[in-house]
Order: sequence, then structure tokens, then C-alpha cells
Amino acid sequence: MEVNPAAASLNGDGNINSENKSFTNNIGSENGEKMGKIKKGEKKVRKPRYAFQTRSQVDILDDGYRWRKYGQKAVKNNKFPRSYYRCTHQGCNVKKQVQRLTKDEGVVVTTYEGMHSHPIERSTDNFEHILNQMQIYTSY
DNA sequence: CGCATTTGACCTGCGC
DNA sequence: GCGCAGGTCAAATGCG
Repeated sequence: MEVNPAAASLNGDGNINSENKSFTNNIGSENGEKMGKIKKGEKKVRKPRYAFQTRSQVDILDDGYRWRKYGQKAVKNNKFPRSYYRCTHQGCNVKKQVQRLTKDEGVVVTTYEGMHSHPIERSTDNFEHILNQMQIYTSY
């Protein structure tokens, strides 16, 4: 990364525009654990999916956890590539993906997959602030 | 030194 | 059966 350093919190004055809510039909994948080689239907744990729509200029929204980017692919509906992040915690297989809207470059959709099971490293105050200004969509 | 990031290649699933 | 799409992993590099 070479764009913004450190945490890229949202703008304190950036309110959410509830106009872009068409991402409800976004990703259709449900569970994709270890799809590499040998894999059998073992765990059928329903992974909760949380979609956060925020207004930010940077894709890197620091929610307080540590994320490691493991891939970047372009989407058909978007001319911008989607970034895939994964939690770097032990036992924390939480996945997160960030996607930008082609219509609005300032709108960023962050989708969280899974639940964290460990304390946050960052200031929770920041996270709370983000939640306060971001819209939360839950499918479960 | 460690960790995080980057790009490419590879694999799987599904469609036709 | 083959092709396409999407998604993921691996290795390498750079920076702090």
C-alpha cells in the first residue's frame, strides 16, 4: 500500500447516502472454506454476512482489526477492482471485502464475513464512530 | 527481522 | 466437453 498510511477513518462529516442500496444482490457465495484440494462437507456453519456501506475516499477502512490483503480482482459491474482482506488472528477466520461503486467513487461497500472472537487492537471509539455513520445491512 | 502488501497463476463451479 | 468467471493461494518484495 502506498496511498494512505495508518488508519483511514471516515470523515467525521461524511454522512451516508442511502441511495445506493442495490448491493443486496451482490456476492452470492455463502461458504467457501478450503476449496483447494481435498474437501468434504464437514462444517455447515452459517457464516453471517454484514455489509457496510460507507462514504470514504480510501478503501482501507480500519475498523480496529488487523487485515491482510490476499487478493484483488476486478468486478464486471464495477470498473474498480475489489479488494479481499482476511483477519490475521489466530482462530479468527473472518473475511472482509471492499468494493467501490462505479457510480460514486466516494462510496465504498465493505462486506464482513464471519465473527471476530478476540479483542480489538485499535481504539473501539473509532469503530463506534464508524458504525454511527455507516449503514449496516444484515442478511441473517 | 517481521510483517504486510503485490502480482500472477491456479483451481473450482457452472453454463451451454 | 470446453469455456468462462470468480475466487484463492503462493511467492517475492518493500518497508517499518
